[in-house]
Amino acid sequence: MKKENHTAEPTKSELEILQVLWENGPSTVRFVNDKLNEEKRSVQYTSTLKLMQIMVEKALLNRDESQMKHVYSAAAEEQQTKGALLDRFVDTLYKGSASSLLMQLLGNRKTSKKELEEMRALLNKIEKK
Amino acid sequence: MKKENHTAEPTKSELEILQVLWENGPSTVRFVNDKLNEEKRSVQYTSTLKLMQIMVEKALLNRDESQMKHVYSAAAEEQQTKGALLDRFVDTLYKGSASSLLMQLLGNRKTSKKELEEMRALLNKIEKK
DNA sequence: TTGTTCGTACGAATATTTTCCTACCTTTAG
DNA sequence: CTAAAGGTAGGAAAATATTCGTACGAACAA
Repeated sequence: MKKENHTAEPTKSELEILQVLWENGPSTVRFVNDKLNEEKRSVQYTSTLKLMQIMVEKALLNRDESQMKHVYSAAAEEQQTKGALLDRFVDTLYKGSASSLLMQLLGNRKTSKKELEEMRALLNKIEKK
Repeated sequence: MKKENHTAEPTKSELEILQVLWENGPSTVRFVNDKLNEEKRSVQYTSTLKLMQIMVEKALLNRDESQMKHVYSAAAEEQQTKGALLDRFVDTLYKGSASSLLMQLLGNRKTSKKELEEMRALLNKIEKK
């Protein structure tokens, strides 16, 4: 039997669905599917439906069946889920070192002055606490 | 036919192999397999062999066949590959905003004073340029 | 009432990733 | 020379992730 791990990680496609739900709140399959087709990739309605059903089984989504058009919502907060993904990412690639990751990030892409200031402000805020 | 995309992204398992090679330099399958079993997970020799062969096809690895024990090495630099992964990560989850990612990172885990200082130094260095 | 539209359920086909079995060759210890 | 150890190649199986066809019920317009 498959364990219903509370840390079940969303797959790539599942993440796309989660993002639609985080951004737009509880939604029907129709709505999510339309968004995916608009913003991401071409996919059949029943494919999206199926995936969202699976995600309910995995407890990634909640489903309100009180209406004929079921309404789905993300089971976990955006911050929490993304945070877990980020943690795993930094652990895997940067041995858990936030500064290593930041160094890579700053070196890689041209970061705007505004972004840099925001980051500096963040550091200040944290360090004061 | 499958395109040999120069941006072919390593899968999870492939990434583990790359990490061994980045850390230890060009190595035989035997060496990589031993490392994986020590540090990661139990896996048969031929499984690692097969995966590394596939990675050569995908141009993720180079292979020196001049000896009977072939010697494999990562085709791309660690920084470059990780950078590409990081870019995709921040684009996907944080709409490309480095400061959003940093905010999450700082909020998520208790970051040491040392790390914070390193990050501040990084920002200074970048901003001076 | 009837047929068209829109919804869910579910099995199965595909695609991808991962694992390992088998065959066979080379090296080496005895 | 022979057997054991250790190497590569390649196909197939297994596990996972993704897509979609088909069946069928409910809502609704004509």
